[in-house]
Amino acid sequence: MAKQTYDASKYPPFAVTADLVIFTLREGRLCVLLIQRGAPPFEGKWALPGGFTHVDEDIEESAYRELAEEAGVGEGDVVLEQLRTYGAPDRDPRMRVVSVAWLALGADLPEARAGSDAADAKWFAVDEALDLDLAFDHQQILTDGLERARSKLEYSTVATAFVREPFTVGELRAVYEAVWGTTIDPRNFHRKVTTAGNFLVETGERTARGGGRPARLYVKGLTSQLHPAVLRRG
Amino acid sequence: MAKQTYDASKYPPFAVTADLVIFTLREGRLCVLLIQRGAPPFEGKWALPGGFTHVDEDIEESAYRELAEEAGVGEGDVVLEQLRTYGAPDRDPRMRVVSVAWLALGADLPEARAGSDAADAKWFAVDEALDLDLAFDHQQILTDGLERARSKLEYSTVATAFVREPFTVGELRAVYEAVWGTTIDPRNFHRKVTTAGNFLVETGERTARGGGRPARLYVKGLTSQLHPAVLRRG
DNA sequence: AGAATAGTGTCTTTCAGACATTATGTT
DNA sequence: AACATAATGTCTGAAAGACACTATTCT
Repeated sequence: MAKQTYDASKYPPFAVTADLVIFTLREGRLCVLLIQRGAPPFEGKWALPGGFTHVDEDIEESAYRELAEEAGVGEGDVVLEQLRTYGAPDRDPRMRVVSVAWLALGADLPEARAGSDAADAKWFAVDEALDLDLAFDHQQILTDGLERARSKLEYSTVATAFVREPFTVGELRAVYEAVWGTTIDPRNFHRKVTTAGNFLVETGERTARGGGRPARLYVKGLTSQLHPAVLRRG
Repeated sequence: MAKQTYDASKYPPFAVTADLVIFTLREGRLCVLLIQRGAPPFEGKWALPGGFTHVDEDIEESAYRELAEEAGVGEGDVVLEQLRTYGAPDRDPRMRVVSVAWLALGADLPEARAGSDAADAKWFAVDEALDLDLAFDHQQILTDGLERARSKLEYSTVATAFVREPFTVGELRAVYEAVWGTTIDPRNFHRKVTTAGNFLVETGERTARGGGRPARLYVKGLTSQLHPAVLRRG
């Protein structure tokens, strides 16, 4: 077949989708955006937001487009990273679909509103979402996204994606506690994040949100790698 | 469009490929398998092995199939993990192709032989491969695969995928040195890997390959997570 | 004997976890 | 004054890097 004219019809057709695991903090809890399907398959079930990638569109571009369409979230509002691709032959009963899943992390994202194909859209606390019977293989994708987010907090500075600048060390700690589902010693945490290289930059300002002594305010530092890491376990 | 019969033709057709970054050690150097393209596009250029995913095939299954077809490597011979998906609209001049890239790590893999569409197939030392002008976006994929392999050595026990059992601590250290492109203090390395939880299991045997005191032989332990990690940088 | 590699031990520094104490605001 | 949260400090143990030294083979 070498040197022969290329025949695209010989190659099997797939549809490609972008599915989104969008995490944000709402009232101190880690939440994920789910949409209720308004059409078959899985009509009425909750699912991750997402949709078909257009044929002339970069896969990352399609993720940002779905983010805007289904969550009302712009590029500057989140940190987006590719999670993994899911491609079991029977994962969508309609046809052969390969889904590129993305992880999006944002601070205080807007209230959900149902988009085009959705009957409803809602932020769920992640523990509740994991108990739902989600459409397609979205349970697996959500689980993978949660684990990715949890481990990224250890070795990277993405935790700052969950808070608005400027922020306090206490607010940052609340991020770690919500994502990991643990409590953290405030004193050791304070020491670790303020001594880690280029994680936080002091603004010089202070604030008193809530009762106690006013906290220093910080903005994100330059690094995306966290050194030393802030580890979960022992 | 809800409740209406589903029309697959409305969704854009993509081809999906599995591209492979296959690493092994040959003569103490980290090597990657490349094939020389025997047909357009990029005819004559070196590329990562790979091929089209069949429409009835799981994407992971297609990676294993390409591994067998293009490298003569069976499922048991390598550790395979999904790397990332590449989907720029113009990455393949023939048509819209989304490539799911995989990282495969194996011990002492067989000499390469040209497969169906390939003019040639060869193991390249990774530093040489990075200097070639590879087809498609394979330069990027190779770079990403190398970085993934390097960082996985820190936090997981996959280094053992590069050696045959039973192996010595010295052989394992050679893996780290080859993949990281650094030298490591043999004494500190020995202490770290032998005290890390469930990384290595002593067989009780010893061997003397080459001059020097005979080394203890080990097999892989049960863990895939390495604790504490074996870090690259200070 | 000498070379080569394996394996143990020691010292110092860094960092993690536990927890006391002081600082500074609000009610 | 009581309370709450911020920030600093202290102690202990784990682990890293540097490197001396011993062990056991081959040539």
